[in-house]
Amino acid sequence: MKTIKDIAALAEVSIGTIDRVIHNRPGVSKKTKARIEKIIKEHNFQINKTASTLALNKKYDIAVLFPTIESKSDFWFLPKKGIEKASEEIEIHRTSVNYFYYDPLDSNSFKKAFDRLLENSFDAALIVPMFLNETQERLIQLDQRKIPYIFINVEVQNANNISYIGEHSFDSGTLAAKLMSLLLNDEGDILIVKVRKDSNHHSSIENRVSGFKSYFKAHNASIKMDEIILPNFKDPTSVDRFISKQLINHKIKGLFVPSSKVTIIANYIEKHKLKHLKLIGYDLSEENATFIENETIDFLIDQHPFIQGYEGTKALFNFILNDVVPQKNSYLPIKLLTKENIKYL
Amino acid sequence: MKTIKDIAALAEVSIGTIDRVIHNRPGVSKKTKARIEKIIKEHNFQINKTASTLALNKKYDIAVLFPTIESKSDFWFLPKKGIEKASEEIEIHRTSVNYFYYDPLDSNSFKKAFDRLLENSFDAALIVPMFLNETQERLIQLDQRKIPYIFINVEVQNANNISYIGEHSFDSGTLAAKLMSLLLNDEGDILIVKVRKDSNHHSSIENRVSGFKSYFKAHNASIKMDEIILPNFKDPTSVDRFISKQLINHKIKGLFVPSSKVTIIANYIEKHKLKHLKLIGYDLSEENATFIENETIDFLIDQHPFIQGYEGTKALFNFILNDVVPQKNSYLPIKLLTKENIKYL
DNA sequence: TAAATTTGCGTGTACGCACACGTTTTGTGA
DNA sequence: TCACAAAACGTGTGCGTACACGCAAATTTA
Repeated sequence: MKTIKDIAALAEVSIGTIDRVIHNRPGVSKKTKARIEKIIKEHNFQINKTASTLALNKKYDIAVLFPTIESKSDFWFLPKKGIEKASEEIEIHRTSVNYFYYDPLDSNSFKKAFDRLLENSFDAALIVPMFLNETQERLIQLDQRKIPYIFINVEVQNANNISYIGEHSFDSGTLAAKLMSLLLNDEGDILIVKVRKDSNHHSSIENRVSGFKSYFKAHNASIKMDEIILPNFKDPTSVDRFISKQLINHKIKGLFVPSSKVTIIANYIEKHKLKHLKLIGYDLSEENATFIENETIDFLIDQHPFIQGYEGTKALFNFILNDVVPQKNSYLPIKLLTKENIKYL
Repeated sequence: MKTIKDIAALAEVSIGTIDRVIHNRPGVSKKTKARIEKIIKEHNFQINKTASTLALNKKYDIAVLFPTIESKSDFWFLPKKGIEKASEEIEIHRTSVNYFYYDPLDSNSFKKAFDRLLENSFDAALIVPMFLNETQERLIQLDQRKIPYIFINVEVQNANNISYIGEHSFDSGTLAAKLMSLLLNDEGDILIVKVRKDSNHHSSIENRVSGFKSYFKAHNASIKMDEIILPNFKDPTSVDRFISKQLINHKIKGLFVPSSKVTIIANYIEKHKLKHLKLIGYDLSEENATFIENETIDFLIDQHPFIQGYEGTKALFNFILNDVVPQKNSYLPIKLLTKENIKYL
């Protein structure tokens, strides 16, 4: 591999001139510039990135806007781990990662965290944009400051993010429906259980439900489907009573929970010994894993949480340091978890 | 982040001494060594990898032992792409990748390629060990030369590879069985179609079959299963006649093909308009994709071919350049392809 | 035509580390 | 106490690039 010095010798100029040509800086006559560019092409010279970064000796900062994590079973635990892994890898390249946390249930907390983030100086941002309006208002500042940003897990339409990394919610719902259809062998009613009424934020759950319904609309329009919202999901007794009331309809054979809160339903099923009911939900947690293993939950759809954090961080790093432009929409493949494959994380 | 110079100042010695301590070279008194190590820990100093590699100015070579590729629809096309992607990324770090090709059906060709590889000098090796005995005989040399190596796609037991990246064949067979069981709703016979008699090599196919059978043994021992080997699978007419003979048994409702050659069966089914037959196979190719989309094939199990190549190469790179030790067994998650999710590669 | 600019290019230093080599300090034996 | 070797430590140069600075030649201006 040739170095700048080699090229300089070949072109019979100094390395300074080569440097100017490479970086398109002024101070070189058209003639010599053309000559040098030709030589560069011929020898397909590439600058040594190692030496380059050393000479630049810049330090980079990546700001991360992220939900607080309460325990290991929290959904956000794994994306965080992914960010940390990437963070370790890029640390030796003088790149640091700074977190700004918010309560994922509180839009005010989100706003405050975002504003705190904006007060700082950084070179790129990784964002979980749980609240759409609040996000969009603040993206303007990032755009003005020409700071690149990537969304993970939640998609924002019409934004200038360099990438989105996460699932395609609608289509994951469709797959869930296909599996449910197989499980039920096209007999029995279906109950869709949501955990709280979704505001405009976090509409991926609504997308999952839409995908689920659309499959049956196309393949089996006659099947009956109910959709409920658990009031006060944190109170076990009220949850218990509420679900029991719903299941008075003895035709219900399948349940679809479009979120990680499938745990609640699985607990209910186990307690009341209703294992004949088919259950599909989302996301791997320790609790969910045991339910998969004893087949209380039939399928879990996994969002690749770790990869979201890892790839998001790495993509930003590669963008600011190596000028690698990522794909705009990186929809992760839909991963199915069952008793058989759950061992492989 | 502190530099060697900073540490030297703190310890009131020269950078030379710090350098000796860091690399555990002789020439430093026990006392000062201890003092310096303490300071290094306190300030949790890490050497700047960029400067280090620049100073070392080493070039690295990764040797790849790989099957020849005949067309884009070849299974090995994507793993190769993965290697190439990784190769591009690490090229600017003065690391090159050299291929040694062999015919995946010919053990002699494998031996020759491996021997050619061993004649060269290189720093790490990525190996698709299609032939087990021939591999094991030659690993000794790599071990002696202390060259790290990684297997992809095919696992070798009791070897000193730093990692294996690929599927867990047995368990992928189990998942296939679970899906088949759902598709058939536990009615009808099953036909397992292999494409050639497997010698000891490439036993992942045998593992898939074992996994498949073991599921039914545990869940539905009464189901009937036949296992056939297509003679001369490259001749369409003889294949056609052979399969027709098998399907005289009208109870057969499901077919399992434990390899990418599921295409052959899909073609048959389409030609003879037997779409009611359930079909599960392996690996995504252009042809298979169309069969998934028109639902001739119900499920494909994907081996993450691209990732195998990409991660294998990257892991070697990180091992030799950044001292990152990979997981010994990196079983990739089992990915299911259906009409619904095939868009996301 | 001399002076004032502008253009075109070369030089030197810094980035942080690795390592060969040179210099100083310490310890040992006579 | 001195000589002398071995141990302990310091210095200098190079890795390939970036960039500020400076100088000479070419061009413009008076």
